[in-house]
Amino acid sequence: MLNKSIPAILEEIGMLLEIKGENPFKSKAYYNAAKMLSGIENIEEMIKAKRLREIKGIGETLSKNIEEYSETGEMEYYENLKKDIPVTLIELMQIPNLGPRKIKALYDELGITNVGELEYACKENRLITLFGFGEKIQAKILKGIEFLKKHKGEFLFGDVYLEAEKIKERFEDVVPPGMVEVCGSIRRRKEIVKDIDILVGGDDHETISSHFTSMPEIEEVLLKGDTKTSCRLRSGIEADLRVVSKEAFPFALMYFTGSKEHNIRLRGISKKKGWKLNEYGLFEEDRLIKLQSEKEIYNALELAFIPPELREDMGEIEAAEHGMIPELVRLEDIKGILHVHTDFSDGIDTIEKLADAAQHMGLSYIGISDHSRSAYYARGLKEDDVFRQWETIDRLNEKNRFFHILKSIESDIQPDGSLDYDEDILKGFDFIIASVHSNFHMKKDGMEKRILKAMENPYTTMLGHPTGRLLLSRDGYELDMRNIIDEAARNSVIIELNASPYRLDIDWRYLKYAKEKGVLISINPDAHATGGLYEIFYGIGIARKGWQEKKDILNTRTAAEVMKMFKKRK
DNA sequence: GCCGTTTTCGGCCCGACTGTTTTCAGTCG
Repeated sequence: MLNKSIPAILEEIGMLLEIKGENPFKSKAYYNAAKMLSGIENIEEMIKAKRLREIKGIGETLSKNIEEYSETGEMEYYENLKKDIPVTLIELMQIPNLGPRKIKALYDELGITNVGELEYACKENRLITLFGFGEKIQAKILKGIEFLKKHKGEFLFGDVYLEAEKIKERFEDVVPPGMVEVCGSIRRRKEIVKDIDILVGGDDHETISSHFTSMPEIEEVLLKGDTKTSCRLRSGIEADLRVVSKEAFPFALMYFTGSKEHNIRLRGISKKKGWKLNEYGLFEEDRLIKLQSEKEIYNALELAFIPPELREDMGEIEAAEHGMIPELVRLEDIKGILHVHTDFSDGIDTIEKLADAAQHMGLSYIGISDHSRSAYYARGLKEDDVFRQWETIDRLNEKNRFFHILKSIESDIQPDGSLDYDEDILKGFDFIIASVHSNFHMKKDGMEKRILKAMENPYTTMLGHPTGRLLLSRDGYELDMRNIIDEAARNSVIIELNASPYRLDIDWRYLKYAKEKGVLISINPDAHATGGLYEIFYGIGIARKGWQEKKDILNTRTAAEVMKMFKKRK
């Protein structure tokens, strides 16, 4: 549990210090420590071995505080801080245009401690009398609160990607080729995004930003300056446009792609070389070092090019220094698709239609994995249905020698960890995906045992959506993913990267570890209709984010190779 | 609060926009 609670507490301390008005670098030190520790799974071992200080960014005070918390369950410094400032003020930090200084003023002057009180104070018109506040800020805050209530400010990548691309397309009609790009977290393929960042290169700023604000997607213009324009789209998300000169475009592209942490590291490297890096260029004194592309900028900093998906300051800079950036998997590498539902269970389309669609996409095989018998809510297949489905598949495979349909099932993992059918049925499948679909709320130990047991089953080829999470609506079951990955390595079980934009599960943050352990990943659309097959695209983005190469992904292999692997396992 | 093949003290990334000011602080990315 410490691996979750410690970063959370350090993060809270960082925010409380900001609100309190302490040295900003002090709060930054806490944020940084929280980030470093959230990337470390075995925090408890590190604490016990007194090895915390080996982590960059953790010094004497932080290690002492963390050890104290680990031993006593409390951190005196944190408890005292909470006596000074109500911890509920932290929730105000989520409101747009409201930062630590204004929150402090609201607390000191009006005694406001939480969102509810703030909303009330706005409606009572009490903010406008405060120094540094006015009517416009009060209105903005009120609007921000309403927005936060509705969306929590977060959107699924899959819900906004196409909209962002649409806006990009509308610019392509009016700017030279290559002078418009979607940047930010969308370009980095984050599973959840907060806004859409569009970058345009050109000289006529006014025309470009007017073109933007008159697009049909725009509901409201939030701010409009010479180089920066922000709008709220009809879908609720905010879209920011930045306009820079053509010469500055590659620098701005890098800058607006982020992440913030990645950029800070790059600027630090520039500074060490005596240069200055910003969105307009790389400068020696005031002289621009002319560079034409992101690749040239990285190279100038003596780094290998870093693909956008990796730019999270999670080891990519060190890898680029040593020329160790992997050749990431691409959509074109995918040769077949596994985990598809048909009208035998809760899917919409027939096997034949799905196979045709997959072949049309240029793929050479498809794995049919309907729900198993105990998934009654999803019309899971009874034994007779399984036989009937096998006959259909055999017949279709006879008919089309250029495309292969694999027999599979998404077997429920029972609460006791067993699979859903008897052995004589199980052995008839080409491969088996084992997934949890019931009793989500088992305790961590029980759930882990349940899944580990299913993974020990010799018929389990693959673990489906390992945490069961639904992004922005349901947390995954409590698991130590490293244990699951270790078990997968021991038993040669493949782990699914469920490509549904609602799931994207296994989380990309664990993929690097899986790769280190030699665990194979299968990018599966979990499609319930032909249209769903294309969701493999979202899985590719996440796989790339998790440093996956072609060889790390099962379904970059041919049908024959995959079949051979499945047979060998049996 | 952390860190150091320039430093154990003095740094810690950098710029745009807004609103409230009367020259700039606060927020954001």
